[in-house]
Amino acid sequence: MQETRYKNTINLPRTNFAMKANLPVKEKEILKFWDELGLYSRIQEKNAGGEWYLLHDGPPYANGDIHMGTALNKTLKDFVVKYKSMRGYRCPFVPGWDCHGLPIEHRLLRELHKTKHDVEVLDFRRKAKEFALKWLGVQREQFKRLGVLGEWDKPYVTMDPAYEAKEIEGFARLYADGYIYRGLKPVHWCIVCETALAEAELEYHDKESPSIYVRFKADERVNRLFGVENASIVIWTTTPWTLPANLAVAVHPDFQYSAVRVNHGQDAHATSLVLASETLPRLKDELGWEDYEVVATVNGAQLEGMNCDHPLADRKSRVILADFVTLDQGTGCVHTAPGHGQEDYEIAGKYNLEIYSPVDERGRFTPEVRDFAGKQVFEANDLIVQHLRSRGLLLEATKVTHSYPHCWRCKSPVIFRATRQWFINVNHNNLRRRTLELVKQVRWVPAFTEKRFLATVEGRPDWCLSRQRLWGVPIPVFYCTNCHSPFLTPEAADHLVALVRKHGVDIWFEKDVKELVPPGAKCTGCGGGEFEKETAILDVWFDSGTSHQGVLTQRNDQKYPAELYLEGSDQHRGWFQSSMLTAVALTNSPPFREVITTGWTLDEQREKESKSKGNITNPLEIVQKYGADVLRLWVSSVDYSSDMVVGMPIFEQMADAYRKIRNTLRFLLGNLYDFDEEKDAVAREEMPEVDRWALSRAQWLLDEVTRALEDFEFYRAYRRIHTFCTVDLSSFYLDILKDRLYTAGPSSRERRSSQTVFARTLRLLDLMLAPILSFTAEEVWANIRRKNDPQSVHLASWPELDDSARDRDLDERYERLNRVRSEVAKVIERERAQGTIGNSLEAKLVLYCADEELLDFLSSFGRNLQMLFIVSSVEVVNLGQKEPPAEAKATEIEGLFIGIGEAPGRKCSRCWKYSETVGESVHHPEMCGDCVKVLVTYFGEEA
RNA sequence: GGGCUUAUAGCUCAGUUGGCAGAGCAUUCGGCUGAUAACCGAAAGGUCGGUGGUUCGACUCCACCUAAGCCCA
Repeated sequence: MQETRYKNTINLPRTNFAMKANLPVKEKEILKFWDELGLYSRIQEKNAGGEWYLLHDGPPYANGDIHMGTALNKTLKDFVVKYKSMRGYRCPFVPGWDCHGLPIEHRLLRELHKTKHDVEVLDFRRKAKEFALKWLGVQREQFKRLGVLGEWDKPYVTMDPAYEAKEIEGFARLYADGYIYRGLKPVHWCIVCETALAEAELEYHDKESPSIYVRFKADERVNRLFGVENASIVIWTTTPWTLPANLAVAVHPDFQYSAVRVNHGQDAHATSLVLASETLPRLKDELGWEDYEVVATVNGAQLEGMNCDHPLADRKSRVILADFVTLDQGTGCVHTAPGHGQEDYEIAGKYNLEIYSPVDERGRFTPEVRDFAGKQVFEANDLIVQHLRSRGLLLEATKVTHSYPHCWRCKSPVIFRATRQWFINVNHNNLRRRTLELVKQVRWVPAFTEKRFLATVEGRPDWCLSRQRLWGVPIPVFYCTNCHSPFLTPEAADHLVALVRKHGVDIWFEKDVKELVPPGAKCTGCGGGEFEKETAILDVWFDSGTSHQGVLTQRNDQKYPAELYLEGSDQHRGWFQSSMLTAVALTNSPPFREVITTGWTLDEQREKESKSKGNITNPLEIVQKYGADVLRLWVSSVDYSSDMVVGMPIFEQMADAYRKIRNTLRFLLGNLYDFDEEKDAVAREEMPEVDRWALSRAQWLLDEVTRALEDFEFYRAYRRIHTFCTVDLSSFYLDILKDRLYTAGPSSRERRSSQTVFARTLRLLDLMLAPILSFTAEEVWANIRRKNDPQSVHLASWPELDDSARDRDLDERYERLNRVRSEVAKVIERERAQGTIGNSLEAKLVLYCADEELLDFLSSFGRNLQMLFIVSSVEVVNLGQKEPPAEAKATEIEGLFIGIGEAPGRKCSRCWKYSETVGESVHHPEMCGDCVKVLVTYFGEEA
């Protein structure tokens, strides 16, 4: 009967902050709130006078939905931007999109069932633009849904006229400064479609090819080196048709090479065959040698610069050194045709070999090729083999089935064929060396990525800028129709840039060349006045790689250089490098001060996500099911510097972690319903010790979280916050405080003190969580906002560290207490297992101390020990030299024995503690003395 | 095949200059029913990817191997 009356004197938590977050719905309301508030603009206004901290967005490709990688990337950027914004930095975030290029071109051609030859260029480009715009719009909404703040209404787009104009201007400056040249380079070429093919346009299928061993007669110097007569160098190839273009034979400088004399068969005694010594055991079987002898062995390096006779033509083939030579296949002597192979091409530069490719666009040998002119290369294979055999140069001819690139469209095998392409010379003006120097001025996170970036710059070939495609920015070069020399004077460039800025780059395709060159332009070579346009377009990496010019130097809300670039590890060869090279060439400075590299998302077997495996985790699905804050929490929880595992169980776990944090916030909030910090706050000096401890812990937390965010190590911040919520708050501080909050007088100093701690801790937590749990933090903010606070938590300032609240001694004191608490819990648990007690308040503890220091330590907590252990009675006993009583349990703590028994007295029906004072009050016979006092003081009851 | 990187409990992460493998979550069992689709406790869970070496002693240093990832070939 008294139950309900007493119940009314208990101060239970009250809040509208729901336990069940319902984020998928709630977040959309918050997005609307931000939109109506103009949150992004307000943040920019707030920080307009602040120091710059510019994060430059690497543009995702505008096709398809966002995926885990792009979601992770933008979320990490959002953490940085929100945190820096709270610290008062001026850090506008301008998202970008990469719009040109092959993937879109492919998709469209496939949809149209056409090839690049039979579409009308302008019409096709219009369609491509629409396609890119459509996906740009889709991705924009998806990124916004993640809670990413930015200049979404004015992103940078690589197909904007102003952007294209700056890109062309950049090309023209590089051209004028001599970085750009036109040269021959082998590319994948389809002889049916008559076009170059990009890597993405290839399909690999098994193909049967000839496998032949051919000997090249070596010169006298080789004979002398081995001390033999008639030495021949043996090569192996599966493309006999490339032999007419052979210019060299490559050997490895570190391998051993032997001259071998075979004593039987057609070659008996006729010649000494040179091949890598280690290949001999394998080759003697393949070539059927039974009786042979090794005549001499030399180092590969010694062969450099010697010559052989070309097996089909009247010229020499040089012996060169190359590290790419391997021993697992062939002879260790590699047939080299710079016009028909990637490695061959690369090594050709070093030895000044011609990029010789006597094959036309239909795959037929050109007239200069003796005996085979006009023959299609695959058909010529047999002919060439016969020829070699008749000249006695063929050692072996079989067939081999191997994986071989085919045209994705017509399914026919492709060839490597050298064509004229535009390049950036990475060694011009010491570009490579200057880049390597400037790389050192950049802070690379994690540190090892600097080494990696350096290696890619050191090893990279010249940058091939041209693509024979439709959807991109044209290479802005004209050719004189008379002397065919390229034409791009600074005046012509300025003229063109102005046109593009005004009309967009489509003007290149729309207008006649006469309207694109300045009036009266004359060829610098022959003085001719007639020109034609280059038809190739620029590599899309040149588009995005010049964003530091097209964006950073152009917009009022940007500046050069950026403080930070943050992308996946594939960008070491991609955007980081294209940006760095162009920036060094154009401005002699890095476009970024710091570069953060992230790993990739993998499935739960740590394997790459792929459509065919069906192991893809879709971020949009996570957002729909759990909410963006759960996705964001996951992003914060992982060490992004290495690869990250994703999968539904992981998000399930993140949802649990989210709920824990949310419930902690909710509990703090629920106990503040009758608290006004201005009127009710208790000064720290007047607080109970444990409250001061809690304030101290909160400051340590702030310190560590701040440092973690300064270092962009969000997972450290996440772990600290989560552990604080679970260990410091939920299982200790909040648990022991329940009694005080609920049963003390509503406006008593003890209760006000704990509420003061709650209010400060909640505010601190909310601000710290704002960059990560952006939505939930906003929801909390709406509940705790004071009169002078901004409308959004994202407009608030990062909390200042209050060093005076930190108390190392208190921290250690309670750490020690908690070790005792843990022992107490074990004792109680043992008792529980025997069924003697249920609720810990039913217990009375006796702490026997055999150690005086421990005795003093525990005694110093006085009556508070009951509260700290959540039991009804604690007695601290000096054991001295005596043995502990039989019922006392030994503990992990030296000198501490714990006895447990039933608490004396009866259970107070109000505070549930057992007390001998229950029954003393006439009016409240079921209540303890403490509760009676509260009722008398705060609720006007009689004693 | 080459360069770089990763590997500690089911999951996310700690582990200082070598010195008895840790935390949180999840799991199991239990308590509470005044944070209740919550809260508290206890227990169980590891040959530190593998092999070899240096050392009195190795998760830590060295070599090799395996698996995976990015980039290149």
